[in-house]
Amino acid sequence: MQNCTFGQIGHDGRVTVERVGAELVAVVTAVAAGRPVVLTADEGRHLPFGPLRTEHHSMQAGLHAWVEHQTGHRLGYVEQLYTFADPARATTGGRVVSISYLGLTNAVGDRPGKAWRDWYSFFPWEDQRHDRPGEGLVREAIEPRLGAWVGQGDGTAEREARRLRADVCFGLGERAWSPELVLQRYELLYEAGLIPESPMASADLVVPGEAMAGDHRRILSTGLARLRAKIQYHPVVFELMPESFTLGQLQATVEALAGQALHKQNFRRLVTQQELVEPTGETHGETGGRPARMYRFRRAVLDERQVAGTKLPRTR
Amino acid sequence: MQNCTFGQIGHDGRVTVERVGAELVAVVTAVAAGRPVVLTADEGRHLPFGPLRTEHHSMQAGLHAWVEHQTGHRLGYVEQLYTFADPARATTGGRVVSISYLGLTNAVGDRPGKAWRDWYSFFPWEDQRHDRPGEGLVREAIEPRLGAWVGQGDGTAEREARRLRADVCFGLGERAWSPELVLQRYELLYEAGLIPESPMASADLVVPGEAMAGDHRRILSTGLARLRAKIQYHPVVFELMPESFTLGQLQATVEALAGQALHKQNFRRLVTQQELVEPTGETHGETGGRPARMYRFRRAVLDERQVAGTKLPRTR
DNA sequence: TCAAAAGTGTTATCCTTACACCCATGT
DNA sequence: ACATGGGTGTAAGGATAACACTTTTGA
Repeated sequence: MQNCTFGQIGHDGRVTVERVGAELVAVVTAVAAGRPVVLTADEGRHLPFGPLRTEHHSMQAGLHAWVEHQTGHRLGYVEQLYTFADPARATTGGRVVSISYLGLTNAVGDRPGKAWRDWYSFFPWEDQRHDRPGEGLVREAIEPRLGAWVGQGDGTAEREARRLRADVCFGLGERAWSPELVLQRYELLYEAGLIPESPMASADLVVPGEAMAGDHRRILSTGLARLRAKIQYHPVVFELMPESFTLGQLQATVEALAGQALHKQNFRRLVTQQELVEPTGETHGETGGRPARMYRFRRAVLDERQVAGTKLPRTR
Repeated sequence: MQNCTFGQIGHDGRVTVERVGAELVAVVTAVAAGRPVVLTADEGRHLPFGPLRTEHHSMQAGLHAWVEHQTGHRLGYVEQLYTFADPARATTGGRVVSISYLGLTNAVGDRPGKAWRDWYSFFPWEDQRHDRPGEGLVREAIEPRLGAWVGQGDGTAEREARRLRADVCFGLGERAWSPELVLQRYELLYEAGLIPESPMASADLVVPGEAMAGDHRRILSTGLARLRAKIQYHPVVFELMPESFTLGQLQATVEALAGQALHKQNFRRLVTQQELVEPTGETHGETGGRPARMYRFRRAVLDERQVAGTKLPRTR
């Protein structure tokens, strides 16, 4: 049993616990004026990160305090994302364990500021809000290059597997685009050598989109994936909204996250029928059309329903 | 980047990465003869755990190797659960980061053996397969004791909040029981002092169910919660099944995990219509009735559908 | 008057739930 | 014969998707 990873089970000999470096990495997002943004450091090359410290009760508390100090705004929601501990991440100082978190906040100011960067500058293919079916970056740049990658597979079976994978990830052929496959798409592009971080990348085939240092763009993609999935069964969108808002603004925020346009009437019905919001009584001009009623999030739903949240009515 | 590290929040300005102990904790489960079981150590007092070692490419690989060595069976599925790093977990050796994993395997032998323990010996209230509505442990032991806890709240508002929380967690009043709230229920019982691990526990009020050392029962409850949630949208049940099986066996396995009886006809339709399985052509006697057709999991669905899985038709 | 966005109503379709019933085997 | 579990069909209800249309503002 000594040569098993876990060492001795059941006997309290914790003596051999290896000591490793521990750091936190944060994916903090907000939505400002219909643009989803993420907090970055170092001119967008890194996500904010730093050593784990003992001074806080929990990592969550530490993250709250730190982001609030940085941005001046409360973090409405924090959730652990993933812990990375691959030996490949080891630095000169030895093995490093990186614990990543997803955090949501509202109010960044009206536009992406210095440290806030648009999600889609890192993942342009994830924004399909303005694409018409059969057009856009995926069709024009990604599909053909993936086609070449498919063709390079060894043997029919391998090529078939590659085609299937490409089709599922990017909604090619008759398949539907699934917003929550952000990570799978990133990994596919990585393996196909279409992004600069990849060792197989060739400069002339690389797809648009800013890279980040190390695996930070990969961590960011897990963050987006998690948020896109979460939004469908838990009312977390409201952590990104101001106190009161119009249904149009709410829809724009969801669309910004999902990267998809939503069906207006059905979106409204879904939100109102589920009693997620209540009218404040006020209205909001400056909409370019008829003034809209303002609503606020009914916080009570967080207690009433541990399950169930904001479903997305399909695109269009 | 330098001024964006988490380290700068405190006023002492150290920038060194703190070195901590790192350990793995595993929730490895299987289903044997309709009983969901979990691998334990130390007579059920601990989950298997041990120091993180450098010799494997990744933690996942290490866990695979270790469990396969221990049980002689392949781990079909491994997923990271959560990373705990609260200072409260520190031992004499300093702060410890515990990375927990969920692992699924089939074939344990026909009955729970020495190291394998029934889930529900730790969480008797989570097994409602044989309860009739209005009966069972929850109604008889838990509801009244939670009622007392509700009554001890300070002021009407606090008591109302407590009542709501109890009702949602345990499906009291008109509310439905939600199988996936395992962790929330454990935490509520903890806070109400109804389980022995709790500092507020009084021996005569404690609810049935074996305790574990430290926070291992809490970790186990996150494992069950994750598995119950996952089963609804990803076809992971099949990792717990033998190569070929009858639909009745499959249903029994799902019921064992969910802790709920399922509607037979609808369960079968759901499974077959989604094309999750294909008939092997063989049949199986020893059912006590008409011989059943055998099926195998259609592994291709894992490639075809990254989303979508085994929905649970409601109880009964 | 027209564009633009808010807001209402209705219908077709699909999925879930529930119920009723038949089939093949062992005792 | 009947108990037991396997297996099929179908109708009711609810949720979603799609479409058509009205209302209220500013330019």
